[in-house]
Amino acid sequence: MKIEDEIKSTVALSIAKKVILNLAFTKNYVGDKFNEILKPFEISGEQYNVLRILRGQKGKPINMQDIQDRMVTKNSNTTRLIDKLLLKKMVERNVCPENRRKIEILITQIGLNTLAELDPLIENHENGITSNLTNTELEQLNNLLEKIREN
Amino acid sequence: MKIEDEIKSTVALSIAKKVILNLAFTKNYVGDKFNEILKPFEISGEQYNVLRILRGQKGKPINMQDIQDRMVTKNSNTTRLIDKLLLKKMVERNVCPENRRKIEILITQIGLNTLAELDPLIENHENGITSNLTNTELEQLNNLLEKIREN
DNA sequence: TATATACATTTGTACCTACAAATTTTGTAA
DNA sequence: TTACAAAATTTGTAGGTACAAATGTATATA
Repeated sequence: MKIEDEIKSTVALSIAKKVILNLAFTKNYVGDKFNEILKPFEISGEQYNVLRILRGQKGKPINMQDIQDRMVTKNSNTTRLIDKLLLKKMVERNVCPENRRKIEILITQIGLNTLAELDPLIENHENGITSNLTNTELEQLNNLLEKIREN
Repeated sequence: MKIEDEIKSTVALSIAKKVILNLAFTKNYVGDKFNEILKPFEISGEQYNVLRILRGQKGKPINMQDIQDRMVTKNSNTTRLIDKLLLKKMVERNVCPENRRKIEILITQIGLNTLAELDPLIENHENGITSNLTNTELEQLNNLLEKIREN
């Protein structure tokens, strides 16, 4: 659906405005489908992202700030996201012995199992949602998106 | 910056995953700059969107549901957004006399003045943020984003 | 008319983001 | 050593989103 129809605009929009609106619409479109998958597992999108980061550590603990740096949303509140994951026993939290200001986070077996269950569903979602585009188009889209952030 | 570097990924990502991550990153990037502009005016991005919709009505009132339909975020809570705008006297709210279930919203002069002040700043932002891309690339990006939502 | 049903909006709750201030721990300089 | 500044995290507060339930109004139908 064209972006003018999505917002029921009566006037013509500049191409800059269209791209920016389309970016938001498409991101929401993708995000909504993503949340549908996570819903039965009772974790949010950002909680999932944190779990992914923790799994990527392969057993090595990671502190709050380093988690924050790797997140999609930079101002997300890692403390409170971790709190939610702790309640579900999906992560473990320990004070770093070398520097007691730091907190070290580890993913638990429960967290790993949840991700393992999700893996095929997420991959399916990712492939499905991009299936309208050829590989060349996906590469193109990827480059154009990265180019916008080059400032 | 490449998306793998943004999230400091150590493993290669599928092109589908990269596109989806890039979509979120780029949307946040654009949105953050947008919020910086709005900040001195003490209105949020969604409040701005509502004001834009109301101005587009050119004096014709619009009800809650129709506002909702035109918003970027479909599950946003229009009642509470309008409440905030009412406090700033940027909108007016009246029960529809023909159908008392409906609520009619109008933008006030204060709302219009705020938008008029913002117009050049927003346009500047939109043109600046897309200035890395040629017009052809912007059209391409626009088409690719719309194509993803074709399902 | 009474009652059920649909419609339009509001309210409640849980989670998330943005940003500033507070807290705890560490490092450093007089 | 004491005082001060920096670092790492937590807490507080004001928006927002997502979704379900509640409220009030209109409409249909027996």
